[in-house]
Amino acid sequence: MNFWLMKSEPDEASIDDLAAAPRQTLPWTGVRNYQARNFMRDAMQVGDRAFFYHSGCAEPGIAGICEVCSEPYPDPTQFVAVDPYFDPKSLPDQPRWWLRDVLFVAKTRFVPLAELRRHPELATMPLLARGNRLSITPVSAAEWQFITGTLMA
DNA sequence: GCCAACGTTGGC
DNA sequence: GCCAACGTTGGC
Repeated sequence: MNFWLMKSEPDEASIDDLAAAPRQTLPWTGVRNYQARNFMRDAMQVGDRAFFYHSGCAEPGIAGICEVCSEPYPDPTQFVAVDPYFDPKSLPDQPRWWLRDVLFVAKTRFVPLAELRRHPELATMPLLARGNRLSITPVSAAEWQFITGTLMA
């Protein structure tokens, strides 16, 4: 079992949108970075838990918890010509971009990015690394325990 | 809106 | 394979 942090712009998909979705699941569309894709396609396992992180908004931070609930499959938006995530170089029989569905687990106390930065226990999180832009990053068991057990308690 | 940091593209 | 130019991310 691994832990992850997944960024989403709340304007596109927030933790409340996930909670309100049919069966409380959403496909994690729109990842167009190979490293993030590899995490999602190859390293994730069904049952893994992830922090649902709000980015690109007035107050970025962790808003809740979700669970990986599907095997990887091709991101359908890459083939839709009018979709903002359309990728003309991706071929239907050789898809570039893969995703998984995530299931709502909980809306937690909101933990702002600025608060995460204050704790030495979290200093090595990839999320906090200088210049980090990856939308999906691994979280260690110790970091997961600290955030859920101490910061969210 | 600004800008630093980064990934990707494409000419050579 | 190099690297400059460009586009994007994302915090502030």
